[in-house]
Amino acid sequence: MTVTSPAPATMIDVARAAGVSRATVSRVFTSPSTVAEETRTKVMDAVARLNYVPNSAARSLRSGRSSTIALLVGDIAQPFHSQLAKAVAHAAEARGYSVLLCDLDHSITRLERLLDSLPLQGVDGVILATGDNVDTPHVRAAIEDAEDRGTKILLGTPQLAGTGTLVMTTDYESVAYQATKHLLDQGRWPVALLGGSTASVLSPFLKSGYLRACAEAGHSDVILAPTEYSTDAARSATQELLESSQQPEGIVASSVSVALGAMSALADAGLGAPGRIGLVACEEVLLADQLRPRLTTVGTKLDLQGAAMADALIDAIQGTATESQDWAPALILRESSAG
Amino acid sequence: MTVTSPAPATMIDVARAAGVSRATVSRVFTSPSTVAEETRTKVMDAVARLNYVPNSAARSLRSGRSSTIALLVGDIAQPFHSQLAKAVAHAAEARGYSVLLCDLDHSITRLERLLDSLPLQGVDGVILATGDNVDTPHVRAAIEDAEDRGTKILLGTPQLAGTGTLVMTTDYESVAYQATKHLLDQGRWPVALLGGSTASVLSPFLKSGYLRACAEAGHSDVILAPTEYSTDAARSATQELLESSQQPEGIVASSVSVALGAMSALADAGLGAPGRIGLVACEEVLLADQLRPRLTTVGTKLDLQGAAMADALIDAIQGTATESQDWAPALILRESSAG
DNA sequence: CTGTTAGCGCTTTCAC
DNA sequence: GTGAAAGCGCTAACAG
Repeated sequence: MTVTSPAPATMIDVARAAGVSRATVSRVFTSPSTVAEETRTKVMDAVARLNYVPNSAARSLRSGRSSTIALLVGDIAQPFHSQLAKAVAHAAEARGYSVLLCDLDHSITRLERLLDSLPLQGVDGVILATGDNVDTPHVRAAIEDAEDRGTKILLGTPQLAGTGTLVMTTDYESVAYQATKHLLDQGRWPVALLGGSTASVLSPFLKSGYLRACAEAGHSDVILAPTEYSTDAARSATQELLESSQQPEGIVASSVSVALGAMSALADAGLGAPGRIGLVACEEVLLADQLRPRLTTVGTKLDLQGAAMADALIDAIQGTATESQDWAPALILRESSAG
Repeated sequence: MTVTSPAPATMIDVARAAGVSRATVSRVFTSPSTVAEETRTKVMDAVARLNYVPNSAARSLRSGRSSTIALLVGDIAQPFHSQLAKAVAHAAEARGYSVLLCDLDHSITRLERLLDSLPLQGVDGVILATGDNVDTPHVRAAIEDAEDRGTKILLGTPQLAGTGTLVMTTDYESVAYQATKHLLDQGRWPVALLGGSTASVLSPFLKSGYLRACAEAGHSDVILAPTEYSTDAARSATQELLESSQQPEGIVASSVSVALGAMSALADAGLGAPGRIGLVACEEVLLADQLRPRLTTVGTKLDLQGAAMADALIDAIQGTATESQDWAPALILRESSAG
């Protein structure tokens, strides 16, 4: 049976128990190396005995830092974002930081609200990861404001850059170029670009990479099939493509959702098996390897990218510099584009 | 060009600008109704003018509450967990709470570390959502410890219950029962249960639901095909099933990952089209509707469940009571088990 | 290497 | 309905 839970031990309790001053206890936690081995042990013992754990609110208030970053994602329910979140969370944890999860749900209004509201002041840094176009005056102002307050901001897309923000973005032009070239190199033609809406800041890059690859191969009669980034829209668009006069031999899907739509349409048309029509998605997620046919992709390794983002942000916060592994986008060949 | 960023306004600045005391400013934020309309307006004006935003660290230190909860998930890269996280984040936000994301990555060690470390003291509550068996003495102790400190804990699975923890768990026995019965009602037999490992605390419930449905239908020659919860393992297991003497006419997949493996194997065997072998997954995620064939599932509406969890936890923290919508698991009929 | 001394910015009785 | 005062638990100079 539970009894009066003893009020959690504070630093003063530990100091008393260890026969030292509060300052020393504090040092044991903030810069252990400046404390004599012996003293440190005494303190650690007391800490363990009293089950002491430093109060983070007090610590933040005093130090002005919270060891917390906010991760704003376009849609955490999407595999791309959840895998990125995972990597960010792990990297942050490794450096002693916590991650506040904020889901934008593709809404600018939500972003504006979040940016204005509480989180920002209790957070040392922010990662903004969304492909949606969210460049509004309100957002820009909020970001500058946050930076004036000393909050570091890392942008995951080319938009909104300028101020003092850090930017770490994938080269989507190259992604689409690689994807398209891969199909062209197999001798496939026509190859269509599926997906791409004005709501996305990435679409123009994908389009231009696609066009560059086509141009290099000497093809001018390109097929652009813009659609929302939804599976259903992509399915319909693919159906139309298949029924049109220019039967494609290859499809570059802007995202995995879009690729799923294409796969459905292909399956419905009895073209599900790989070989006949090559399919590549411009995004690498775990799911790609769980489908049948397994989906060829061009994309970044999200665990590396997420870690790089977290590290870069934390470096900016701490004024440190960490090496990050290369996470440039690359082709991952699977069944959906098998020769 | 940016100049010396003025130190962020504090409550004292606002008080001065509005010609009131700090206490009044504080009240405007914590219990607006106790402040005269007129005074409140004056204060709000000053707040807007000075761009004031309360310092959360100071507030937490003084009040003892942080308006933050931690969400511990087995694997945020999994659609189930990321959809749940999304719902939790939204519901929490609606009630003025922030969500700290902690990914367990299926590791007990990580859980133990997280439970011990920093987060816990800066957090008003914790949601533990993992199907992995994480019942160790260390974990139990850490949970009790956290509760002694006043942190509310909500468990998403039957494990670890006991103490003062809240428990909000899905009835997986019923899930598997419904899934199995659905296939049996179509006259299919044999129906196999695919997936189920000892690492999961849910497996036994699924198994027992499956067995109950079989028993009710008078079948005793059940087919249990336990495998890890991985797509590859499920694919192999399904292949074996198809090659065995007891060719199944239906498969109950323990999870969507497992179902993906089954779908691959079926596709490879030329049985991809629905009709021949019915497939149902014991988990409802968005992905189910993006596949071909669309995947029939039995599961909870994750947005409702996540909201219910967040609300229940926050209710426990605040001593309030909120209505939550019903999120009992139900069959969602799609193509993969089409008659 | 360790102790002393000031607060960080806010909430919260308690009076008025 | 509003103000005055007293810290919450910790860190960061500054001495010694």
